Amino acid sequence: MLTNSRLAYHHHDHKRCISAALQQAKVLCDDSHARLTPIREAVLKTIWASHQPLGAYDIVDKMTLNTHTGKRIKAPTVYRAIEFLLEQGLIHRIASLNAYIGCPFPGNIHNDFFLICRSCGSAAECSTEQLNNTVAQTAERTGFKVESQVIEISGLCPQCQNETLEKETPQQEQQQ
Amino acid sequence: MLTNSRLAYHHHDHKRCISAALQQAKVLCDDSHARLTPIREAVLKTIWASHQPLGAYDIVDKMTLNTHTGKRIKAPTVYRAIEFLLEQGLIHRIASLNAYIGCPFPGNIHNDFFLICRSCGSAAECSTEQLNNTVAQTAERTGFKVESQVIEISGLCPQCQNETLEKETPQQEQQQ
DNA sequence: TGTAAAATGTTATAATGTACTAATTAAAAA
DNA sequence: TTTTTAATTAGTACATTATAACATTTTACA
Repeated sequence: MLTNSRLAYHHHDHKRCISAALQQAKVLCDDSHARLTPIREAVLKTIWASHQPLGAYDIVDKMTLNTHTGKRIKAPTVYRAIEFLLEQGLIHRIASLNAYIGCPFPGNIHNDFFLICRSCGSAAECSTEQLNNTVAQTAERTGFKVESQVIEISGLCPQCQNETLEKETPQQEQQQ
Repeated sequence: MLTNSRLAYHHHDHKRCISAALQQAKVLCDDSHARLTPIREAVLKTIWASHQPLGAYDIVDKMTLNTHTGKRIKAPTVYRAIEFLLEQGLIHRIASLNAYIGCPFPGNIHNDFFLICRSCGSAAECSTEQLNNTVAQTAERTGFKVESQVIEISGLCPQCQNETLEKETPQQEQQQ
């Protein structure tokens, strides 16, 4: 199974995620003669600031803060960058949250799904042949021809399950 | 597999869908001591007017037309009815479309998914143990605890596949 | 360098959804 | 039945998400 679930929910050196994402983005855009302009790169960076899907207006706000000039980056600019990044497969849209998240496997053709933790808000991307096959087979049984899929699972990530447990039985040590 | 895909995409006596849905709704609400008020019933009826997911403001418009008085039913009223119907499991929300559709199997506990035709706009609801199991198993492999799932498949329904075929090779008879 | 295409800036507005308060209606208690 | 309480609906305003339209700037490249 292709997934970033380990990273998504656990403490880690997130700078590496960001720099890896930017590096991959540059390579991919270079290959496809797509222009990763400063604004598009800044939006990608902002989205990759965490593993939590980010709303478009959250991106607007964070980017405005980051321009020391205080100059306001407007919604249409951000939406245009989002459109570009979606087209390039560098980010995904989480329909159930109206939010956007960085793709950890850009360039791979993958029908993906998301595991979204309702407690910490982090989302991991996964892709398995098995699930994709099951989806395709199930749809085919009704004669339906699949073109795209939105699969967004909500629940508790491993970390937050531990923390919930910890709260319920506080005398117990947290188990790694 | 539990599904209404036959009905959803094919010509049929849709009045029966509507009356069946209303009948089921009345029984279920009666059982659970929930009040299916005239407004809630009217919203449910409006949603069940087709097998295509309907936006909240489409519902507002259609309902305003239906009150011969021309009195405008306002968005909050419709949203409150939608909230009620969602709670009772009588309708579902399609996140990828910001739209609402009637549930053909209310009362059954089912993790469902939707097959949404991008051509005719109709959506069928399905539920299979196999897909639910695959989802649960796949999530569990990462330690994730599933609580709810949004699965919305987009593509071409059987009818629209035929019609596309027909257009491409118009000399050929349509095959049932 | 000049020119067309692409990208960004700017304003306004569409589309979806909710908070809050008042008025009304239904249900339960007296 | 009348009173009281709770649930529902009405109405206004507003929050959030997204896009249309047009002006300006930047980039690619002939």
